Amino acid sequence: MSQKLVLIDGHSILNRAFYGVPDLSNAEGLHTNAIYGFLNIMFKILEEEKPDYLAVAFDVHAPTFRHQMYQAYKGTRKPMPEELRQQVPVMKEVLKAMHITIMEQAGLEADDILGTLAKKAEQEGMEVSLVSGDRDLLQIATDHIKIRIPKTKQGRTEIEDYYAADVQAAYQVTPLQFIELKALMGDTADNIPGVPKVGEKTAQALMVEYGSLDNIYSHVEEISKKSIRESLIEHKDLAELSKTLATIKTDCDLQLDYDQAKAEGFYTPEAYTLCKRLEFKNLLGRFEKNAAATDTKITENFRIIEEKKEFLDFLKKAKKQKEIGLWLITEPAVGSNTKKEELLGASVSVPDAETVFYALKREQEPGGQLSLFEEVKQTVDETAEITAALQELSSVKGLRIATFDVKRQYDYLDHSGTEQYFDILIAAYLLNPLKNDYDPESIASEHLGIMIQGKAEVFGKRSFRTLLSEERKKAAEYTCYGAWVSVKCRKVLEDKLEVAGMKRLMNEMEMPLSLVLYDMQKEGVAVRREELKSYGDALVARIEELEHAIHEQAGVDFNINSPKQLGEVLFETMQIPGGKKTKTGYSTAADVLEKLSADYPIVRDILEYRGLTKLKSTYADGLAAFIEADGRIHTNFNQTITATGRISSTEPNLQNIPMRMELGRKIRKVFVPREGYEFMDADYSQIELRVLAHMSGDEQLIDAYRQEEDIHRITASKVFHTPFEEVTDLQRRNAKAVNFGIVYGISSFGLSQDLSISKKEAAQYIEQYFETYPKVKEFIDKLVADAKNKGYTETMFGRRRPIPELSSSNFMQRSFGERVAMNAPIQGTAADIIKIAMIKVWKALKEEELKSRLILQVHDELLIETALEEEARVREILTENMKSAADLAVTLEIDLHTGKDWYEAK
DNA sequence: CTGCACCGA
DNA sequence: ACGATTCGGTGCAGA
Repeated sequence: MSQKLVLIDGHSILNRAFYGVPDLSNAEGLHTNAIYGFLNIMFKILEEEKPDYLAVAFDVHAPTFRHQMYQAYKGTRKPMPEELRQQVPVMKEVLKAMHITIMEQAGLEADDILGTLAKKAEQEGMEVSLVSGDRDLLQIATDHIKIRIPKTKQGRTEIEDYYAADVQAAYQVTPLQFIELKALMGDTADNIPGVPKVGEKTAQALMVEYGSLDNIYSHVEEISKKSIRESLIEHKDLAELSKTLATIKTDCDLQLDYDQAKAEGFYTPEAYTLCKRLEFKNLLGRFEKNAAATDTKITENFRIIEEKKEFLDFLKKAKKQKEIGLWLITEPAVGSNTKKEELLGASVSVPDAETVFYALKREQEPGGQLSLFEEVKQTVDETAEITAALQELSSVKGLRIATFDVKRQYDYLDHSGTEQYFDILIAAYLLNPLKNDYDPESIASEHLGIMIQGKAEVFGKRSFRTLLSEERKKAAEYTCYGAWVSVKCRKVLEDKLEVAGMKRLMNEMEMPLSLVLYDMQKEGVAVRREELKSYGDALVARIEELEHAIHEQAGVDFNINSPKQLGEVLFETMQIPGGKKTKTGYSTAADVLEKLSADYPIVRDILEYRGLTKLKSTYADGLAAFIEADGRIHTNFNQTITATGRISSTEPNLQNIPMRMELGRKIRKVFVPREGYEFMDADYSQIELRVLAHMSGDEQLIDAYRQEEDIHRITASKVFHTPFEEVTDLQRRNAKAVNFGIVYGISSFGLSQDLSISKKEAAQYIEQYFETYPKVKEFIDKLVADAKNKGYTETMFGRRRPIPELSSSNFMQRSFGERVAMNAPIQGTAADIIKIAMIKVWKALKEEELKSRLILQVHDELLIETALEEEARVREILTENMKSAADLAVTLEIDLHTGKDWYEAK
């Protein structure tokens, strides 16, 4: 069988990919969509063709002969967008890393390179596939040269294939005639002028009838249509120029080195690392699968310790080190409804020496004769013994411990403080808060530039527990890597934090906070299960009524929860005017429905139904599922999720319990303190606006806060030049909306939507606002300008947020970046402040050995389960520490309440 | 697995 | 002419 060569038109495919794939960028702010699309297309082709050889051709940027001819004719080519231009060198880097031959030569266009190589290969008896987005290449097609044109349709890549016969079928001309067809009709994308007035249809008809350009001009007088005839005659020179432009050279002096172009060995560690850096998660699996073939992974000194005694001895010796890496693998106990993490394995890495792994005896040894009781007892004893040793190790003064995700491990470590720990998860997050997930392997790749096995590759969908029994060695190796990478990364990450000015943020804020959050999670919050149940039952009764009424009014039974069905019923079956939106059908969003609710009772019922089913599923049922054996909900506070530095809460999310509507708000009654305790809840009063006042230094805004009056009313008074006492409710509402808008990164459109006013009016409000607070305007302008210069924003405490969108040429993307640049420093600083407050409050409670506990944080609010007898002192602690968390030009004020449940305390 | 809808700050 | 306020999480439907 003949051999197969795949040739790829680099720029053309990159171009296609750029416009076909939505904008992506990695954490460095590098746009990556074209590279991603290119690789996807290339892999698809490789899989289909399984070629023997592969090469990619690029244009060199120096102008070529054909360019010059064209430029002489008409100006310059339109420039490549910046987002694409920056991807070209990276693309080449990726290809080089994959050992793929890149052909480029000054003076030659990619087309000419491709044409020449294709023809040569054909003569040598090969089958050639030429991949390009450019139909120009169709002239090269023969029975052995297939032109493949990828199209991206709705995320799927489809490829049109053209042999010579297919060109004939599609265009009624041979590939050679195709050149002249192009010359006649022109092609703006390829900068071929063509003959004016001759389009695709006319050109095709002419070519079919006369067969060639020469023949057309020989019979030009016979052409019946006057305008066409005259244009042809008048622009004969253009036709000839176009032909020259359209003709691809196939006789260039170049040679493909087939040895180097062998289609194999793509999956190199360098390429893998690059793909990691570019954050092509979908592609990584491909590398991992093929990694065995190019296995160059580092072989470190890893060892499994089987005997408990030996492991304990190792831990003892480790105490003498200055620094170790430590990683404990924990998983929730099987079949329990608690989140208590069970210790399964531990790895300790001694720098420049060895890394050991020890697995706790969790599963029955083969042939074991132990009774269940004995087995459990042994496990418990062993866990206690190992835990004690780990705690001893981790409390050694002067021993630095690098680890990954310390919050999950405090159960088994000394957690009287955090000074000894360095969490690479948190460090990686601070350096780069935009990433979706941080695992040891991606940190290793990004910060150490090495490729280690990924969790997905090792585990698949298996739990650690399963892996440990099935492939003990792999489990051990994975854990060892975690400890090894942690300690290896520590200095690198610390240096990067230092350079970025985030060292104190790391050591004095985030590390201590990890312990505060651990305690809060462990503490949990009591929930009255029966109350929650009856709340749900009450909802069901009303939901069923509404469901019946809605079906009745619609005349059909349908799923009200399906936006698709609902849209069809409302806007088609019932013919309610309200129009289309969204790509998937009619919009049934609340703001659309609200406009209709006055006229259509069914819409009102639907809105009520929506609200109630939301309460039922997300809150009544949703929360009930998270109540653990101790009668409490232990939410997870995540420290490394948000781009701005806020904490997030999951499983369940306790930061979005209903508040605004009375019915929903009642859910808060099921959150209760334990016996002998009450809830004390304090929230910051407009913390973001106060941060804005401080950071901008605007005297007017600062002065407004010094008056200790309703800030929105003062703003209204200043903005609308109305005496304070005469400010109307409407004026106040508008001023409040602008205040919020400023914090969010305002646009006049957004404000107009918010206030249901015209864009023009909204713009006017904003202008007046800026006149009132001129330094606020200066400040947010400066935020955007600085962010554009530096590529990131900063909070008062040095927390960074990169904003890659600011360099986009796409208006929407860029505007988004600008709003983010205004919002992130404000929201982020507020987040920093409450984190400081949390740490101070937590410390105070601890130092005074109080029984009261910090249990929840809701962005600007702290909830303390307060022992009744400690109320006065806790009130002082909370007030004092929240107010003094930051020293601003305005005071930090709080609203504090106590109550027998969360409803009352808020 | 994605889009929609909707809850909070 | 168009776009069109930030940060999150969860549940559901429908592919």
